[in-house]
Amino acid sequence: MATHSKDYDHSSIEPRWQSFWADNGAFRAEEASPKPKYYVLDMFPYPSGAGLHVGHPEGYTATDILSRYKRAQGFNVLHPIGWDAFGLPAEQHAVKTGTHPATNTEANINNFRRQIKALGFSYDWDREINTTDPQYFRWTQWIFLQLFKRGLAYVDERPVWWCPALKTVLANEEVVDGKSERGNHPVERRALRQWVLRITAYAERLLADLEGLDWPDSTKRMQQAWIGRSEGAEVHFGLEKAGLEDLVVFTTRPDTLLGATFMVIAPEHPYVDKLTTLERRADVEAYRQQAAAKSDLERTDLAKDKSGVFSGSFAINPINGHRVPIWIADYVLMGYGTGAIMAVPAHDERDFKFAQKYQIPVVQVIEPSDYSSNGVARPELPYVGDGALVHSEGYSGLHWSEAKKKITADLTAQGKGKATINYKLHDWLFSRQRYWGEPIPIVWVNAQDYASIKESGQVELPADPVSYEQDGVAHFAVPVPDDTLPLELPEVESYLPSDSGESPLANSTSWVDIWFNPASGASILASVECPSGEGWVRAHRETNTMPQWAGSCWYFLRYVDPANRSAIASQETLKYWGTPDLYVGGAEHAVLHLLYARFWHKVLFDIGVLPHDEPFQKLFHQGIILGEDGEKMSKNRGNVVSPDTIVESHGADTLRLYLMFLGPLEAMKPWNPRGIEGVHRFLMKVWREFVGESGGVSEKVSSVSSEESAELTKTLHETINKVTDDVENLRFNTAISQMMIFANTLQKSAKISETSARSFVQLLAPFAPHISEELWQILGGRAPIQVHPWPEFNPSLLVSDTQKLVVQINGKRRGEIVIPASADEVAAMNAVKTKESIASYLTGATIRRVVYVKGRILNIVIA
RNA sequence: GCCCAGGUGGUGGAAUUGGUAGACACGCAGGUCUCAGAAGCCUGUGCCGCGAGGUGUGCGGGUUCGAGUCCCGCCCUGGGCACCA
Repeated sequence: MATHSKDYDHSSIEPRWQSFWADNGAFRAEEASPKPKYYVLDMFPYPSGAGLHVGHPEGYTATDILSRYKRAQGFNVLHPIGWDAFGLPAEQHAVKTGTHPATNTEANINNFRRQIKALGFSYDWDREINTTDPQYFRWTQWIFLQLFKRGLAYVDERPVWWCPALKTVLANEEVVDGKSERGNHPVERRALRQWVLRITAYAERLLADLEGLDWPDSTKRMQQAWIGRSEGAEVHFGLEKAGLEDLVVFTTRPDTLLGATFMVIAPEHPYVDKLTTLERRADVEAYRQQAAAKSDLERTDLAKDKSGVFSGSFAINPINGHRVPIWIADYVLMGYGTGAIMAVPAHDERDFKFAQKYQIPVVQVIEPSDYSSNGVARPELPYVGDGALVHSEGYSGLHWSEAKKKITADLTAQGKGKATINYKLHDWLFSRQRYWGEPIPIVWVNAQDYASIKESGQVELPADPVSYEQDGVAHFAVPVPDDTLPLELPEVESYLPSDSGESPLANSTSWVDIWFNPASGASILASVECPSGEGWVRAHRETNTMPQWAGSCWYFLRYVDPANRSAIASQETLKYWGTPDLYVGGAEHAVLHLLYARFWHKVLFDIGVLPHDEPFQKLFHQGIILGEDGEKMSKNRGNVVSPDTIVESHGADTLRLYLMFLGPLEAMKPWNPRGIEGVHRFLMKVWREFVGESGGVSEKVSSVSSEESAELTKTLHETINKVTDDVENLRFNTAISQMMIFANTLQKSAKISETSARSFVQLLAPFAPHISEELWQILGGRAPIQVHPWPEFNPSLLVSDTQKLVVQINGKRRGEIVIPASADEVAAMNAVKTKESIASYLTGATIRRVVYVKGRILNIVIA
């Protein structure tokens, strides 16, 4: 027999329902609605030329299931999508082909959109956004200007990764092991003028506010570690050499101050020259050159072998006045703390190694508290454990935590130090020397013009001017007026950066060099005569662009009110939709994207633009789908699976179901092409059960509900219960297992009531929406299925009047009995005694103990 | 080196959080239907053993009537950080 039903044909069903949803605006989020809202967000994709691979729809399927489920639960659901479309690959494609990156980006987006639509995700396409759309990046630029005006953006000469082969600057994350991530070219450090955002001003709040977030612990920990708060003290060491300010160090262990036998400053420390004595000069210079030649990679590679050189100078310990030699060594980093440390070799691993190598004295100042009384073996140095102070005049005997407070207080009283907090977090390097990014809406003017602009009071400027100097000339930053945004990218002839490392925009002199009116924002070519009228100044535009992170820092806010022309979103929509109730995306963004977005969000909250100060209350990371070979999917390995192939062969519903059936959402799991058959068979089975030969309802479906077996009814209610619970907790794999159990039970049943059939199809709908709409319609329901209330389970159907009890003898399973649900231990024991197969184990034995757990186990302990 | 997650059949995974280990699915074997095959359906399938039975959740200990689950010590895999003073 071929089959008794019209075949399940995904290729006709799926496009039909996709058109139906689109034509009926089925997934449009309602503007004003009395319903409770639910906002489910995916991390929007970068539309690469390679198109989607099956990893993308894993997270998207999860959020789609939740969206459809929440709609059936009566929520007004916002489920949007968009494109994070600025970025390096499009730019490199442009360099190679000479075509505008926008052209290529648009083609990629069209391909991504087609692929995503083919999977039947219930996005509200009316709210689609694109970070490269001027109407979008106008607000990215606007946010930047708010940061600028509040002193949170500044320029600084910064060492950056420069790749000579690619002729471009690379971000840290684009450099792997000293090579460019793309192309594997060597990179080098170059100091270039950069825009930097003062994220460190928010370090404390970014850290403290993590606490209230419903995020994976590992992600919170990663952000904590990244922010890297440590409490300690700043200590001022006087210098023997006249005419120098104190040498300031940061330490987390001020209690060990009297054990400091030397100081170390980083090779880049500004005091290196000043502290180097004449006779040490040659050695120091040689060492400094050697350190400078090391790449960061080498410097960490050689982490174990410490090296350094004596400066010839001494500092004075502020507490006991001892002379302390000052060394220069690259194990001290200029980028952390003050770039100088007090070295306590007795109680620090690194200082100890260094002291050993250069035969510097080691003075122990902490001793385990019970050392002297108990005569425990003298601790090996370096000793970093708990204890009390020794050899510390005035502080000996104090517990180190007490000494820490006391020494810090004494230093403070003398003006020689104070308690401080240090962060590993650095300010955010925000500029890129690239074409395909948001132009930074700043122009540069000279000092006199800046002064007059400031005096005019017509332009909002930061309290401290942002400026830089080049060839002896100072340039001052002036914002482009908000209402002239967006500042669009000029057309350029070449997308290659200049050899000096400047952005390709620098080559567009007609765009860069201008007469500028700061109040109106008007500008014209500098090559023509200065226009008449008030306020015109000679200016040149900033040529750096923003990094890809910029557009993704706030995109979730735009979805709420995507067409708003006067604000990033209206206050009403921001209040109604709030922030996403669930945010799903890869763990690779655990730190940077999520930290940057939190930073911007807090700034926008502070200036009254947003009613909430954290963007993502609940976060979930989907795992990675590996190739068949267990390796990460990549073009090079040839193990990439395209969703297109699966949609064609098995359909979107099957792909969605399989992605969810593979394992827990958060797990890393390999793709197995054979496994997909299992879920496909499941869908065909469901189809066969409900659809008859003619394509109408199968004869098995009965309008007489009493024809349905009690067992099937019970299984249905177990399934409603489990699927509901699992969807709420994003455990889709077990939800699908349960639906398979139902289908298997159904297959063995003679009849199913129409209402039960409908309920089951409703459960399946979020997972496999196309087949479910089709079945729903065949069963007489009106599309779309999601507007019909989610089935509720009847708990009374799940209680049984008997219980199955596993019987163990001495912890070993020996059989099971079925007894009334209300049975107590005595009744259970009686039942066991009448069951020969179990009772035989008890003959002649003494019962020592009986453990009875109702409905679970009866364990009889015998001697 | 430090921090985190994880290790369960031939495979992906499940296990009510201390109570029948292996749900569901893949694969495999046998059967049914068929001229034949595909699909479907039925049965079996952790390992050892003909069997009774034994044994089994990375390894070694421990707690408990009872441990995949809790504790101690290792090993391995994946992720993050890495001279952070």
